[in-house]
Amino acid sequence: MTTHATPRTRREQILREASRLFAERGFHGVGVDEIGAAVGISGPALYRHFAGKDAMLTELLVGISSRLRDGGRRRVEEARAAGRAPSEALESLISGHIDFALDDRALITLHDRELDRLPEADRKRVRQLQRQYVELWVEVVRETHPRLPEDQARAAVHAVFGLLNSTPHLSRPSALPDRATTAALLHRQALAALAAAER
Amino acid sequence: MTTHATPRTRREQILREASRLFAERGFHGVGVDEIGAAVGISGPALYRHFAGKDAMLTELLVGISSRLRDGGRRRVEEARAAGRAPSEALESLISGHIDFALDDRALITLHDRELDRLPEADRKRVRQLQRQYVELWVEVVRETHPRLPEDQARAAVHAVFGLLNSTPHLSRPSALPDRATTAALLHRQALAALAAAER
DNA sequence: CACGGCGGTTAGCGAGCGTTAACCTGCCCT
DNA sequence: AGGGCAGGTTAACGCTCGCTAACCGCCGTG
Repeated sequence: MTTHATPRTRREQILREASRLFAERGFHGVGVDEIGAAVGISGPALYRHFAGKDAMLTELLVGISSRLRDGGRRRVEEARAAGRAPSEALESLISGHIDFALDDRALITLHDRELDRLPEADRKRVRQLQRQYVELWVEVVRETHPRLPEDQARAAVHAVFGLLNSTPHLSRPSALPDRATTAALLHRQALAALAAAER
Repeated sequence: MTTHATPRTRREQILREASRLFAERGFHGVGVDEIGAAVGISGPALYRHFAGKDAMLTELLVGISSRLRDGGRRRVEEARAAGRAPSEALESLISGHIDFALDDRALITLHDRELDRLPEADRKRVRQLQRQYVELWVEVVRETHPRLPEDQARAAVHAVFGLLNSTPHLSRPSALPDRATTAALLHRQALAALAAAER
């Protein structure tokens, strides 16, 4: 199940193009006229759909952070409800994150590059969502690797996020193996990196 | 041996502060007046030392890319000259990169965030240096893990860079364990992630 | 059939930015 | 003693950018 279908409303279309452009050239590097042009309207027409440029970035970042957290919670919940081992919950978290990283590359890029271009209030909200997502991982990692101290678990999780988010940053993604191969590779690496943290 | 001593010339002082500010708020998010203020002079005085704002970013990115590549080459060279196993060359590469990531956090951040704010010519130069550094790693990884296909080796190396570069991106680095612990942790994780790539 | 609002248009404003100009001061060197 | 240059200063320019204003056509509805 892909997380984002092709846009049906003009709003979604704008968000889609804005995320692409922001990821390519940075929030400050893209003008509103450019975003408008990308959807076939021009400049100020965007203000019929959004309060301003900031509002677009806010909506994108809150959206992806929420989806990451909620998706993670759901996966852990499901694994627990089915009585499966914590290690399976962890693998599910990894798979879910990989799907995100490979299918919503632009959003992942924004997510860890443009956070501090947000107005204070929104930034706090996004950071809270991100923190909850991290803590969810830390919880599950500590269940599967009980000898790992909490601060190291958190650092290890951050490192694995860096690993999983590496491919969207590639300037020439065509150099990658096909999707399935890349996904499997990242999965193996993430799992091993977390296991190695404990030693 | 740290890579960058405390600045003695005004030029170095400016570069130091500029890198800090660029890393914190992004290249477009920092004004020249602000950079000037950070070193106690104001605005246009910077033009006595640099051709422009772009030139500062260029010098920072070319500098760090060169140092990464040259340091990597030196380490591999040394290991080979001493007749040590490829696995030791790999571990030396990992250690060197970790030193960079932990000691020059701001530069590492710029290095993979602000590359495309560079004028075309400089960007090409930096990308070439980065590519050479990556290929150096890929070479060594393929010696230590011969069954790993080249494209997957390259993807695995990129992923490990993401892992190693994760800590500089942390907004609150105080949450990390102490330096030695963090370095050891990252080293274990990177090594394991590369080994797991082969399977 | 009028009409209201949705979603566009172009013109233009005001702020902030990088950069240049013009000027000044102290130090080194002969 | 004097002159030049290194390294500052402030003023100002011009451009870009986000955003607002003013206007307009289409379409669904009472």
